[in-house]
Amino acid sequence: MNSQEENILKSLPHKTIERLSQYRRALLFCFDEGKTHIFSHEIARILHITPVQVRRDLMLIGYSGTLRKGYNIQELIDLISTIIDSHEVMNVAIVGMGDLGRALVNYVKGKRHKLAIVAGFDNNPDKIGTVVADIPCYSIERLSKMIREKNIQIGIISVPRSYTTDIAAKLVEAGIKGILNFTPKPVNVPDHIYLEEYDMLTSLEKVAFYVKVSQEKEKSE
Amino acid sequence: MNSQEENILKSLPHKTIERLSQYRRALLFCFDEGKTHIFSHEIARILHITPVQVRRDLMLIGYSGTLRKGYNIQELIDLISTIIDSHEVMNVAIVGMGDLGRALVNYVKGKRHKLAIVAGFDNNPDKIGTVVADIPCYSIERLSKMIREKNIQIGIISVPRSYTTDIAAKLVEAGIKGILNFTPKPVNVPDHIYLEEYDMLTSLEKVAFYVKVSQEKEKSE
DNA sequence: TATTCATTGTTAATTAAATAACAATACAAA
DNA sequence: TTTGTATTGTTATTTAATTAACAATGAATA
Ligand SMILES: NC(=O)c1ccc[n+]([C@@H]2O[C@H](COP(=O)([O-])OP(=O)(O)OC[C@H]3O[C@@H](n4cnc5c(N)ncnc54)[C@H](O)[C@@H]3O)[C@@H](O)[C@H]2O)c1
Ligand SMILES: NC(=O)c1ccc[n+]([C@@H]2O[C@H](COP(=O)([O-])OP(=O)(O)OC[C@H]3O[C@@H](n4cnc5c(N)ncnc54)[C@H](O)[C@@H]3O)[C@@H](O)[C@H]2O)c1
Repeated sequence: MNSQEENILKSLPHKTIERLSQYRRALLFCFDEGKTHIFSHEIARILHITPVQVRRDLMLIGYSGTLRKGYNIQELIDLISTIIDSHEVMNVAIVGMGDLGRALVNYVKGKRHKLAIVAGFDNNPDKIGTVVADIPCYSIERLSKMIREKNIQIGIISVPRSYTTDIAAKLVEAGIKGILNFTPKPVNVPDHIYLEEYDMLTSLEKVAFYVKVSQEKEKSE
Repeated sequence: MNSQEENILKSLPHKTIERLSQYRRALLFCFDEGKTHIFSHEIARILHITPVQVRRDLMLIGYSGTLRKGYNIQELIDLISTIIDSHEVMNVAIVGMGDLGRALVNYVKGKRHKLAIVAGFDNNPDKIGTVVADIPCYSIERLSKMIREKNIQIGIISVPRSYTTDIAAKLVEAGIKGILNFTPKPVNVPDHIYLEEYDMLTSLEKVAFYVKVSQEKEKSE
């Protein structure tokens, strides 16, 4: 990849990156259903956004459709993949193989060529040695060694809240490059590590808030 | 609630609503640790945002701290609660009691006074009749009836992808007011229903993308 | 062949969100 | 008492994201 292409990548808005992932997911399903082409307004409708937004994003990544047929699904999937996927497979570990850990492993399994969960870690002897969706679960003791051996670059944290800080520190120490934290305890990591946190309670409370507001509006009308 | 207060609620930026949920979560933990007051820069540090952002959000909801002690944690928790929580308890149902469903039920249980998951639904006879974190799992057949009976206003979807559309339709038909969809299949709902969708693959792909970009930067240096 | 039409691609404008700037304050220390 | 300092609260500015506007296109149709 030359430095011009690199600059395109770095200049893409964060929100566009998120949508590219969503576009690809939607396109893959359309492709499976036998569709070959798709219009911007069709993509927009699936994802609850505007057609202009779709076209603008595709403009940013330099993709052109055809005037009467729209976008070639296969081509667009491939282009998005060259942009958001890494060149080599990116290996992922998940720490905490409880309910959430299992859900994630099962969900991600086989979905993406360039993204592979290759190891789970837990401290519960009942979990250690088990296999979920072909992914072996190792003792947390082996975390650092395995991360280096298997060239794991991303760590997902799904342990109980009280262990979050400790696990994050272990991942950082082991040389991880990115962390996805699903526990309700925010973590602090050095700047060179990309961190993403998500808590479903915030989503749920957001839904509850807007439901409440719309109800109060109704009442007052 | 008078219409002036109502207008404040409606004018709050969406991002502020999300952060209010995060502030409260962080504040609750600080409170549990015995802290009584907190500065804007402390909140900011926990949540990886700027102190100005925190102060601005608190200004929007009309809360004032004191100059030398910062914000009273208890007071702030209470104020945020009056803003984002509903007056009466808001009841929630979760459809699909698999790994993800269980993780969510366990996580939400007892966390919020005004938000209660009161029912799970599934179509698997092995799941029907079971109880997870005190929440009974009912047959999907009874969805509509139970939603009305128990005054359930929010539905969480965590069934396999192929059933998403069907479940969403059932929830809408039963008169649900808000939907939180965790499946990778986006749903369409009428305008008066508040919809929130989240897919962890997008978060993971985002992490992978920024890890890739930072690696390419390193290489080219 | 000329016209209509739906669609794309792109620039311009708008809106939303975040940040900077700074006055006001109140306490601590000199 | 005065000065210095850390912090809040708020307005102004900047940046990011979205939406609007519209020319260009090219296939379908008259
Ligand atoms: N972000 C979200 O949307 C969301 C949703 C649900 C749950 N959660 C959070 O995710 C986490 C996991 O939830 P869950 O329902 O899977 O819990 P769980 O108890 O089912 O699983 C936790 C797992 O972590 C393991 N573990 C505990 N300490 C460990 C350690 N020191 N090292 C390695 N493994 C350890 C346990 O043995 C267990 O297998 C919790 O923090 C929970 O609050 C987040
Ligand atoms: N958004 C995310 O972050 C995320 C993460 C993991 C999984 N997922 C998705 O969440 C969903 C659930 O994942 P999981 O790992 O819990 O799967 P799972 O198979 O463990 O659970 C699905 C449950 O739904 C039940 N079910 C199936 N059809 C049903 C129907 N018609 N009515 C009611 N119940 C029905 C099944 O019996 C099962 O109990 C899947 O769509 C998965 O792709 C999302």
